[in-house]
Amino acid sequence: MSVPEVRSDGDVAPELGSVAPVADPSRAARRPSRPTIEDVARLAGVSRGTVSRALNGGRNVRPAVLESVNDAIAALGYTVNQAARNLARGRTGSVAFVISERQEHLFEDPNWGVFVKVFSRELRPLGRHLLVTTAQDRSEEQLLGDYLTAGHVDGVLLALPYDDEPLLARLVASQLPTVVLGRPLGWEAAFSWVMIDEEEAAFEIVAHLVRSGRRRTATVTGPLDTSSGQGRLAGYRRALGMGYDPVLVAHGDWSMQSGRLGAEQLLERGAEFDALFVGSDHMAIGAMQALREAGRRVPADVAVAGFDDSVAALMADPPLTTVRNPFEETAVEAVRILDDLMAGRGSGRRHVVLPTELVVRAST
Amino acid sequence: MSVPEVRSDGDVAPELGSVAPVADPSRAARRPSRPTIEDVARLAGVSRGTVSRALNGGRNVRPAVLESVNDAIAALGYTVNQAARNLARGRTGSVAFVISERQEHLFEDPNWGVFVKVFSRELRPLGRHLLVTTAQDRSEEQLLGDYLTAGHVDGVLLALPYDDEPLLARLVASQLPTVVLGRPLGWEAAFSWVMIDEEEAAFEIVAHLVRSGRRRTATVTGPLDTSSGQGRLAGYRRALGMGYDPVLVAHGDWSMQSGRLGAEQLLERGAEFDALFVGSDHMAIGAMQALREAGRRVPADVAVAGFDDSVAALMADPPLTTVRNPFEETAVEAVRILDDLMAGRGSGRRHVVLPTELVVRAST
DNA sequence: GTGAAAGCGCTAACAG
DNA sequence: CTGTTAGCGCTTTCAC
Repeated sequence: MSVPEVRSDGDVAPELGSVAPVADPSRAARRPSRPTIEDVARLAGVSRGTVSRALNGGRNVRPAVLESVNDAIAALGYTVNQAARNLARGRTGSVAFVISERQEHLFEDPNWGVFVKVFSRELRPLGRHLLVTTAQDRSEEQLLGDYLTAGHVDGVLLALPYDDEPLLARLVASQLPTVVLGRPLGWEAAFSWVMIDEEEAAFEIVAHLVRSGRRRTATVTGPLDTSSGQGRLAGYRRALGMGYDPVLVAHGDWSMQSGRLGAEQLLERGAEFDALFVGSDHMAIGAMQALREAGRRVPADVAVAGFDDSVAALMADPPLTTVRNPFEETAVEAVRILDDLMAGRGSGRRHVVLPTELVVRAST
Repeated sequence: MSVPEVRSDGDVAPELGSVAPVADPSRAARRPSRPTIEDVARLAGVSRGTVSRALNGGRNVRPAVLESVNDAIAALGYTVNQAARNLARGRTGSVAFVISERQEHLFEDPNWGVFVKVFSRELRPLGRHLLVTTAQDRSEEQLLGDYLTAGHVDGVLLALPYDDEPLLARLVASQLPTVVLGRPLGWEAAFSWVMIDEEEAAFEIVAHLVRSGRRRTATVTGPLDTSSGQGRLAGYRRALGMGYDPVLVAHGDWSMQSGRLGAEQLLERGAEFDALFVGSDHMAIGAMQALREAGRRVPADVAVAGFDDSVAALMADPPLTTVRNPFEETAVEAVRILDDLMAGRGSGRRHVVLPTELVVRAST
């Protein structure tokens, strides 16, 4: 195949007419200085203040003046300097979506995409922009904490797949408006959050397995340092009651791979089961692969149920029975709360529990 | 299941001792004003300049003084105001990763996670932070352009699954340091970029199919308004030479779902084939599902090959034969180039073509 | 409606 | 090593 090929084309002229002069070589790091509001004012023959007003909705500016200002802006290719605006306004217009998922599996779960999509959509009419930030280990988390508390953003939407004490502590100390997606274990009173009743939802789906005649239901849980992982396991236990047997329990970390490993473990330890409740659709797909490789048919030999009703559930073969996790509603609600928080509306933390729904498909 | 439940807990005291006073209710939107460098200076009994130096590496500050400044910082819970720092420094320390993928499939492809991971890792020692930004439609793209050119970031890493003229034009006009991942069709000379030889790689894998005895190889391409989609189709054509037959060609949009649809189309139109080259691993998984549902065995009846060697390739059943797309190397190289650009080092645009590698697995 | 002027909080010369 | 002093570019009273 092709050999690595590196070349430099020298100073090719940009294809668009670029107004700005070549940067002063002595301080090449600095962009050729952009036009400022002052330049616009001069060209339009008005004052700085007027340009600023024109920039911000044009209230109290005569239409004719507004137009000449806009002309000057276009002529100069002016864009506001955000740093200056932020400093003057005391806010940034940005909101961070914090994903503190671990290294190996970042973004593997397609649900993140849903959140990003809905957040962007909901934030836009509010005049705010979404930034996605990640912390893949402790040191990045430290950096991320610095970033957030340094005033880069006006608010935080926090996805918390794992417990994350230090970040939570910094967030409450900084008084940055924050909404947690899911239950912040041990910090319930300190934050606003939007969650589902994980325990009840898991109970329902395992009950469905039992009702449909399965005798022994195993499970691959999510990580137990997560409220979701814990809650779903609790629901499983409650549904099985006296029938609960530790030999039927394996643990995963939400990744597809870990779902596969969990199912393999169950098989290897000789656990007998005709149903399997997996803590997430994503893990369930991995688990189904392991079952298939071991010669178990789904659902004939083993019924498999997932959790989340993510896009993955439909792509599974056979399609997964699962619990609908209302991601979209969660995201919408979270933005609404965050907006109130940032605006100083309402008082105190807000807590929302959204309903879930059993979705029965061919895998059970 | 649980009924939606919304409650407000009133003003619960934060769990951490919070120093800041309650915000002035008349302008509740404003955070309780944070301590400034001035406050720190006063408490530490030094000047603002000294505090600033202490903040920025502590060069030219006596250890004793440095310590007392740090004490004051801790006592006050001071954190720098980024807006002020950015304004004074003329830079932000942030780099944007721009993903201009379309609505429905955002993040569905796990490869994005790889890029985010490697970018973060590579940027950190450079003292820069990664922001992930998305544009899911034209209007968001407009907003994103505003965001980027407003000086929120010092540089841009641009993933360009689709052609995106307006954004590209604004980027070159703004002279923002930018590195494109993949080939920016029609803008090759205006940007620095890191890519692979898509055409050659596709040629190799289709050649492999042919060499292994397959008589008729069909394809599901990526979107043809993409350099990758085009290039991979071109490689397919070249490998088939005179054997190229339009009836064997269907089109997808990189999504798993579209891979499934593409294969279904081929089947429905009665195309006969014993091999299928799919434009990405992700689509290939969808295509394999369609084949299986139609009763075709993989690889017995149809050999299936993907492209990218993404994590999905190994999770497929059977594991996919594919082409290794050097995502990690691409990301590392892109950051290296961007860093040079932002620092004003080197001259002109930089172009890198990375090698690929055929990966043969059980699907062919 | 519009101009003038006072900051927003920090960095980076520049003296000493 | 440290204090002083200009700004960085924009918003926002406050007069007019």
